[in-house]
Amino acid sequence: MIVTRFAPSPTGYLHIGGLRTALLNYLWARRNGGKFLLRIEDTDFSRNDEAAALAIVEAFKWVGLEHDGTIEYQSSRLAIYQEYVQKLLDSGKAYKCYMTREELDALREEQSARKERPKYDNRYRDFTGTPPEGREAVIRIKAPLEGTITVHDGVKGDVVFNVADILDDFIIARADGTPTYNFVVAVDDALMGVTDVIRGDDHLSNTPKQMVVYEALGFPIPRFFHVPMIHNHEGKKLSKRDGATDVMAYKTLGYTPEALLNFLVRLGWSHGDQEIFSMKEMLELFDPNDINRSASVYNVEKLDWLNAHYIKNTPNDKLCELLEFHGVMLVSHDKREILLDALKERSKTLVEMAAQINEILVRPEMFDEAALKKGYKEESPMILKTFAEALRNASELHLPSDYHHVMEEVVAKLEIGFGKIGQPLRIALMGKLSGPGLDTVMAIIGVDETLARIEALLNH
RNA sequence: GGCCCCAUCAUCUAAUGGUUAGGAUUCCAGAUUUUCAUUCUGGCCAUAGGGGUUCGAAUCCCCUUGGGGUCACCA
Repeated sequence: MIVTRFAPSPTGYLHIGGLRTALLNYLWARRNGGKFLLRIEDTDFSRNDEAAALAIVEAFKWVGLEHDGTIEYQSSRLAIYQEYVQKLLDSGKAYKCYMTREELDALREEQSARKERPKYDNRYRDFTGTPPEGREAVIRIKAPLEGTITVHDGVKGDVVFNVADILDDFIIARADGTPTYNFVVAVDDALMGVTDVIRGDDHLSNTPKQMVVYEALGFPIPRFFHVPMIHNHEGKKLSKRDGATDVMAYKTLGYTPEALLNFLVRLGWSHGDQEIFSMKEMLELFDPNDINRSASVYNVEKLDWLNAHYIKNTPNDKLCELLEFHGVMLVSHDKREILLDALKERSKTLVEMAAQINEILVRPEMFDEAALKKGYKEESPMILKTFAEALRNASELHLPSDYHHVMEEVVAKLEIGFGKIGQPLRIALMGKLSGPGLDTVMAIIGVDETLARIEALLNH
């Protein structure tokens, strides 16, 4: 059985990069009928908060991811960690170190002055004497002193680290007894039965340390997949400064979960020439062994394109529901279908769509100056009046085509081009020169409102 | 700085050692649309550089350059 996990630290929201790793873990677990676990890494429990976990679950819910089992909080597993620290102490694989912070700092300074790598000098590694008075000990693990550690990574291949270059007897429990990150990660992953660790490649250099813990405790080492980071346009790790990094912000901005997930899964992974992936397809096709080795840049244009695609292909009922979040209530609108059909083709985001709906539904308060200059000519009032008259005389105006017939009649009668009536009419209806087809707009707002808007322009 | 990772169009990516280096997004042009958008068609744009290996290299090896990550009693 494949067991994966997502293990964020509690920042208060779900980061877009975090969502990607969560998605990949989710896909891989689900594809194999395995489990996808959620763990909150709050060993720095001064700032532990369940609100942070809730924020993550909320974001999961929005995009449709679901974790298995209960959420594990590291802050509530302290007793477990202490137990395993003790095991290592008992077996002689870890030891107490009485060095003070000051001594440590001094040592590091000396070493860097000598241009050596700062590392612990193992002074208490085999200490058997009497501990110095009044000092709280930290617990250090006995790391190998020489040789190499090889991480067999499903993305990067075999990565060989020279122990002398990267390791020392690192601290697994602080002076106050709380365990440190690399220790708890290994313990938790092992205890939770995690078989496949899919995480950002910023963790690659931590992996040898975690492997030291696995080995000391006799735990089987999981499969690792270190996926490349998502970068911003400067080629740096994505951070808060790069605009929307909170997943829920994408909801506010009018993106659909389908578009967001589709976008994220294509960063560093592909399946031939395919661009559009439904959740079902992702579940069938995703394999972490196929992930690219290189970092990718986060570019919004493709997200926009995907989002437009998904909006176009969303059923109107669903669209109607989504639009409510953006302040547009259409449930009871009788021309809803015409309206949504017309606008879903031309919206990149739900926010944009909501705005366009309002532009149609709400009578324009003013007429764009440039538009008037360009499209409202001397003969325009006469044409509009003729058209208004034709509308009043027409009967059974319901569909866009009904209105189109009236426009055709007027154009034929006055022997003018479509543009002569189109431009002023568009200004009357929309207040500007762009927008959906006029026949569609009129069908949506109805004859009375159409006449009222024409009147408003004639009187302005 | 030590260690590790990475390198195909601007961007996301494809290419059993043999393709005219393919697709998508962006951009540009044309068509469609009374307008804008959509849609359709077409176009521009890439194997970082240098050495090898090979009949043949984007692909394998080495070097250079560039970029990123990581080096805590943070996670």
